[in-house]
Amino acid sequence: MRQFRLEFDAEATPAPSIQADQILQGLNERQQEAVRATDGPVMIVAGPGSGKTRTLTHRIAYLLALNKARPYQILSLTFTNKAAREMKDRVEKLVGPELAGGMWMGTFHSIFARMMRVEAEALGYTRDFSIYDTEDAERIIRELMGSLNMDTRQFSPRSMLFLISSAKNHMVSPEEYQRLAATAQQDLAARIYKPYVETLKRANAMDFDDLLIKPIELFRLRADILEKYQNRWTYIHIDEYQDTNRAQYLLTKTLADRHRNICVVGDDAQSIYAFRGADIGNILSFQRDYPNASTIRLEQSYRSSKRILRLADSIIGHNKDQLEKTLWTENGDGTPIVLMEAVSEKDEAQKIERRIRDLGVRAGYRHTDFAVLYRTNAQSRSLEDALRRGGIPYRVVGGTSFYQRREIKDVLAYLRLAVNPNDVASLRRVINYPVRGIGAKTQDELFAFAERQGISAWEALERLTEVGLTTRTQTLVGAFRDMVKPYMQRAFTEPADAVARDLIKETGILADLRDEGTQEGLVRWENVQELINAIAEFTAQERDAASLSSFLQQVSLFTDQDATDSRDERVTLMTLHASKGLEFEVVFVAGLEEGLFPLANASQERKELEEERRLFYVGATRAKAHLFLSFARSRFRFGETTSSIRSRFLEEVDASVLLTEAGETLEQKPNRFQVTEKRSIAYERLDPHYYRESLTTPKPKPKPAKSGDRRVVYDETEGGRIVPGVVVEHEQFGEGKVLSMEGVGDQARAVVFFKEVGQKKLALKFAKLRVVE
DNA sequence: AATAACTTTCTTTTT
DNA sequence: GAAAGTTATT
Repeated sequence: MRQFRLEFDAEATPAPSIQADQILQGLNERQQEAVRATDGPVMIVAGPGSGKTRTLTHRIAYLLALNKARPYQILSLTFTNKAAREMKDRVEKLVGPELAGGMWMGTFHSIFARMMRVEAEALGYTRDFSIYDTEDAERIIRELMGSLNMDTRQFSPRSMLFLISSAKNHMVSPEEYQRLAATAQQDLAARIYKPYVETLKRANAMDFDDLLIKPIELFRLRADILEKYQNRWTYIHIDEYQDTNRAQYLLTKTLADRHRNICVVGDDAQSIYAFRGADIGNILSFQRDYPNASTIRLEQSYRSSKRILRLADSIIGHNKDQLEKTLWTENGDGTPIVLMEAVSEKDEAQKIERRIRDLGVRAGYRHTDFAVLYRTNAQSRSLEDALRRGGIPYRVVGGTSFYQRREIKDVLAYLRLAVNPNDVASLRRVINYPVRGIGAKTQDELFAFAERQGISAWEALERLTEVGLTTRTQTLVGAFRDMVKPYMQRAFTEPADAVARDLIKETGILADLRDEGTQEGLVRWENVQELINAIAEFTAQERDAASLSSFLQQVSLFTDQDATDSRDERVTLMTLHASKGLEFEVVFVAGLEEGLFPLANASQERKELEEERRLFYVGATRAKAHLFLSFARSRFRFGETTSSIRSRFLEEVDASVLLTEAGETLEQKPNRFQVTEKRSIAYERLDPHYYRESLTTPKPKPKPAKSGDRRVVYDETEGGRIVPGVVVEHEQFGEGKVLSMEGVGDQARAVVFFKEVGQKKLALKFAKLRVVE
C-alpha cells in the first residue's frame, strides 16, 4: 500500500517513458484541447459516456510527461476508492509506474485523513485519532440522547446525526444552528450538536464530515500550513465535481487559491448526491469563481446507442435546473428499449433472469456485460433469488462490506482502543463483549464518573477505586482494563499483526464465536481470521512501526466496492447510485414504480423529484447496447404485499424508442400526475404507497385510543374530524389533503399534502387546521 | 446480569 | 422480515 507513505517524496522526477504527443493520440479535438489547457482553471462539462474520466487522466499524464509538474505536486480527488484506483491505473499505463507512483490520488476523505494524520497536533488531536463511521457516530448520539433524557422513539439518533452532519457540511456552527433551528426536530439536534462535537474531540476522533471540515479549520487557523499545502499541490483535479458539497468546495478552492491550476470535471445532469449535501451550484458557479476559466464541453457519447441517448434526453428534459448540453453519438440506433411489466417483484426478477440467459445465448454476451440496477438495496433479494435459481453467477455491490460486519467491527474496536485510549465509542462497544459481567448499570456509573471528573472514560477505568463500585464489579472491570492496557504500549512498539493477533486471542472473541456452534458463528470466526491475515499483509507491505493506527484509519474509509473484482464472470447487481461512472452492454433498471422510484418522499418536492430523475438518467445511460426498464404491479414491502402503479417517469419518456414485451408501443397517460384545478389531488387514487393502510388492509376501523398505543390511526376524542382523506385548510399553507395521522392528544400530528407548498407534517396542537366542507 | 420472548419501527441513496 | 428495543424470567 504505497499510497500510505506519509513523508513527501521530493526526489527528482524520473524521466517519462512516453512523449507528450503520444498521450494525445486517440483523443478527439475537444478532448485534446482539454488536455493541453494545463495552466489556469478549467471546467470540463461532459455527458455520460463522453470520456470525461479518460480526458482527466490523460491530462494528468500529459502534465507528467511534459515534466510540468512533479508527481507529488498533483492532487487528484475522486469520490470513491474504486475511481481513484482506476484513475491511477490509467495514468500508470500512460507514463509508467515510477512516474505515477508519487501522485496524490484518492478520495477526498482518504487524502485529507492522511493530511490530518500529519497535521493532527495543530488542532489538538494526536496522529492516532480514530475515524468514526455512521455507526460509531450514531452510538455517540444515542448515548447523548439518553443522558439528556430525549425520546429516541420520536426522533431517531440517525435522523439527529443526519441533521448534524448536514449542518457540518454546510459549515454551520452549533451556536448558529441553535439560532436557525425551526422545527422540533432541529431543536433537538441543536441541543445535541455541541455535546456531540465535544465528545468526538475528547475521544480524539473525527467523523466523516470532520475529515473535510477540520482541514478547513486548520487552514484558517494556520496560514503557514495552508501555504505549505498550496505550494505542495500546485495542480488540483477533481472528478465528479457536481457531487462536491460545501466543505469540499471550500477546501479545494482554498488550496487552489495560490496557483489557480484547478481542473474540474463534471456533469450537472448526473448530480445524485444532494441528499448528503452535494451542491450543483458548485459546478454552476465555477465560472464566477474563476472568471478566466476555460470551459470545455464534451458532448459526443462513445458509449450508448442513439435510442438510449434519446430516451436519456427525454428523461432529463423534464428537469428545469440544468446546463445546456446536447449529447450526440456516431453509434448506431441500437435495439429498442424494452419495457417489462411484471405481476410481482418475484415475477420481475424471473423475467430479468430469463432475459439475461436469452441474450447470453443469442447475442453471446458474457455475464460481466449485464447489470441490474435498482433504487433501494432491499430490492436485491428477489433478484438474487431468481439468479441463484437460474444458476446465473452474480455479485451484489454494496450492502454490508467485510469491514462493516459486526465481528470485524468488534475486533477493530479493540484495536482502536489500544491505539487511542480516549476512543469512547470503541470502549463502549467492547467493554462487555465478550460478556464479562460489566452491564449497563456499571457502565453508566463509570461514564457518569468520567463526566463528573472531566476525564476520559479510560482514565475513569484507571481510577477505578474512586468510582464507588462494589468490589465484585471492580474486579471485573479491573480485569478488563488490565487485559487491554499492555497493548496500548505494544501497539506502538511491535508489528501490528503480532499485536492484533495476541489481543484478539486474549479477548476471547475467537473462542466465543467458536463456542456458538452455529454455522453463522463459524463464518464469523473465519472472518476474524481473515482480518488477522489482512493486518499481516498490511504490515508486510508497510514498514512504518506505528502502522496499526494507520491501518485502522485506512479501513475506516473502506467501503463495499473495494473487494469487487470486475474480471470474474458475474452479473452485477447494485443501486443506481453505485452505478455512477460504470458502463455495461446490457442494463436493467428495475422497480420503476411510484413510491419506489421515484421514492414516495421524493415525489412531492420538485427538487427532490428532479434528483430522482437524474438518477434515472444516470441509470439509463450506463447502457451501451441494450436497456430494459421494468416494474411490478405488486411488491412485497414492509412485511406485506402492496400493489403499485408504474412510475411517472414512464409517462414522461420518449415512447418512440420503447417497446413493450408484446412488441407494442407504450400507451402513456401524460397527465396522470397533474394536480388538477379543484380539489382532486391525483396521488391518492394512483399512488398506493400513500394509502398503504387502506389498500392492503380493510379500512382501518376507528380504534379507541388506549394510552401507550402508538399505532392509533387517528384520535377520536379530539379534532376527530381530521382523518386521512379529509380536505383541510391552514392559515399559511392554504388547502390540502390529509394523507395520514399519527400520535394521540397533544402528540397528534397530521401529514398533509398542500396544493401550494407540498407535503408537510403538522402538530394538530399548534397547526389549527380547519376542515373544509 | 444475562437470557429469552416479545414488540415496534423501519427502508432511500454513501464517503 | 430484520434489527433494535422492551419486558419477563432465570
